[in-house]
Amino acid sequence: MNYWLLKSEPKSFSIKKLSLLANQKDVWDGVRNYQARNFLKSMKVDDLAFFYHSSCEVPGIAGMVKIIRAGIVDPTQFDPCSDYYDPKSTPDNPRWITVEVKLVDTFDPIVTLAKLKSIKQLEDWVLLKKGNRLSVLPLTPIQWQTIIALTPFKI
DNA sequence: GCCAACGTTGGC
DNA sequence: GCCAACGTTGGC
Repeated sequence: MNYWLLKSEPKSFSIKKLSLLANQKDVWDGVRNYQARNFLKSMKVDDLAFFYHSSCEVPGIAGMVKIIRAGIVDPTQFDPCSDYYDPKSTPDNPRWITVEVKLVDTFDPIVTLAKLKSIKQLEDWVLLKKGNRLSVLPLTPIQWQTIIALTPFKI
């Protein structure tokens, strides 16, 4: 079992929007960064991920999702009308691979970035490193448990 | 809106 | 392969 964090700007896709979709599941499309893509590629079905809201009034972890389908070819790379169209990618050798996620829980209140920064055990986590821009990143089980303890989430 | 930090592009 | 220029990210 691996643990991840997926970033999204709520004005483009929020946990609220995910919760309103049929079966509360969606393909995590649009990632166009190779390091993030490599993390997406290594995700397995049943891995868990935090859903993080960035570039918004109160950035932070808004909930939890589960990986329900792995190794999906991101369909938007072949769509000329999509913001994420990549003319250099071909169906024979697709560049952008992603996963499908399903909502597990919405955190109310969210775990704010400010709160995460205040926690000593998390200081080495990539998310909190200066200049970090990765939109898909891993957590150790310890980091995951540390954050879970701050949420109302119960198994 | 500002700005620092980073990734990508493209000329050489 | 280098590196300057540019575009993007994301917190504040």
